[in-house]
Amino acid sequence: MGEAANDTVRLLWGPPAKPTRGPKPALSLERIAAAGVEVADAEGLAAVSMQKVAGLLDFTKMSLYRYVPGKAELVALMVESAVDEPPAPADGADWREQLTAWAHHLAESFDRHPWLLDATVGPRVLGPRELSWLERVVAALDGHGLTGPERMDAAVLLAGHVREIAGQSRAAGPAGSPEAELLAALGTVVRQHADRFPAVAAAMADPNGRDQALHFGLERILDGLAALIARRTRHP
Amino acid sequence: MGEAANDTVRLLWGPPAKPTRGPKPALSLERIAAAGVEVADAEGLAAVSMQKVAGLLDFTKMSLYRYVPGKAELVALMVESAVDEPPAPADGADWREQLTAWAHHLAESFDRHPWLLDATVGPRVLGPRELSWLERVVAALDGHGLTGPERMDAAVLLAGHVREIAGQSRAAGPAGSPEAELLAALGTVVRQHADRFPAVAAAMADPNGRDQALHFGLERILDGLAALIARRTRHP
DNA sequence: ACAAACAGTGTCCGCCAGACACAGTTTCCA
DNA sequence: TGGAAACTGTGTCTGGCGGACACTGTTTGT
Repeated sequence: MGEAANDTVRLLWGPPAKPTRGPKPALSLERIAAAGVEVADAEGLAAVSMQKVAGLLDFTKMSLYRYVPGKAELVALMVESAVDEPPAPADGADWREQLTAWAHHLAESFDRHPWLLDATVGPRVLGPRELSWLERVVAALDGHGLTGPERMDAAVLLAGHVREIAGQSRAAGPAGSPEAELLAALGTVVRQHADRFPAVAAAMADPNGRDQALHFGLERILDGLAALIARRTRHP
Repeated sequence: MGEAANDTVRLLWGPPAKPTRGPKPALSLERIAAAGVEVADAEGLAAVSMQKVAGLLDFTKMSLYRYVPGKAELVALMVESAVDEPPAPADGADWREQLTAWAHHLAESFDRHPWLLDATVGPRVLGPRELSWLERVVAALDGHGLTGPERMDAAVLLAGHVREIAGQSRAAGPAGSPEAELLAALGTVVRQHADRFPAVAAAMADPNGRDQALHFGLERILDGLAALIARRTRHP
């Protein structure tokens, strides 16, 4: 079994190891994760280094290694610390209303902590909080004729859309930011080469807000799911 | 105007600068990008450093800076070099067939160069090849009653889904790989905590293949788009 | 009392991106 | 024809990164 995977699982899921001898630890996983989140919120995930996190706590960077095996595990803890509990399903809400609320709450999480986009790419072990988000979606789709894999695929589809839109929205950025300049540069390029990209140039004429884009894709996905559910419940 | 944005635009779109004096350059942007792609294909994007790329070409790392302002621009060139031309729309194919083929071709690109997932996150300037992929989708949706922003949103929705599935598929990895261990560890965790995550545990009982997941989300999205198009063309 | 276990630190290594000064080469122009 | 200018590739240096390791001091069970 892989060591890294085991370490991460123990940190995220395992019991808070209880040694007895030696001095009491002055730090805790919670404080370390919170400090990491603070750095990432302020300067982005790339700015999170052992030095900076330790400095924020008035410790040396090597002391952090007494609590965390490496930076990857620190980031995993930061994610679990930054992610909220998923919203409780409203009373009497059907699956569509539940998924809509879920998607908007998830989008707000990404909005509060944009670095979550960078921290949650690639293969990794999900923590309890993250997994409970997944649980909500799958549970909301229970009992509508979808198979297990289909429910998981639907959850991935939904989460993926929110992720993508969050990335787009981050790309816009505040006015005057480097992100906004990139977007402006891209617009200029498209306009200059409008002959080669007529459809994009035409479609980009009046840009869309983030909320519009999130809403548009969400409605398409939910319409598609509704069509499948209708077929399945008609022919059970 | 931002310097970085300008540099990238010039490299990706600008004319191949034509100086006259001094020694002829021994390298070219094409060779450098190709070397970078070679490293990324073999060891991932994280392994791409100026040292390694230059070493592969038997040059020192500093010589690369004569061609490329920095690593970010090198990665942008690598992306443009690795991305294929988008598939030509088949004769007589309707929008749904065109988008289906497009999505599968895009998925194959991500499959050939998994590091494209890491290289195409966040705000950045698109190159000509990448933009022509976008062009295909938007053009395929022309003339079906969708507004410009809606066509762009649909393209983002589609591309986002393919991206997400590509990430999932990479997370699976070959048997025995660290990625597979992570996935196995996650499965173990879910099974151990099945009481807290009953829906996920049940849905994960028999896992789904990547092709299934790609197909599932794609059909949902296309069904959703079809519903919108039907509404728009009925009430024009 | 003493040894084991543990916490925090300082030092070291290798790797990274990039700034800068330098030597060698080519070309334009006076 | 002889600079001078422009350009290429290189060596050196800095600051930062993740992490290994040895060390000191502290706490606790035997």
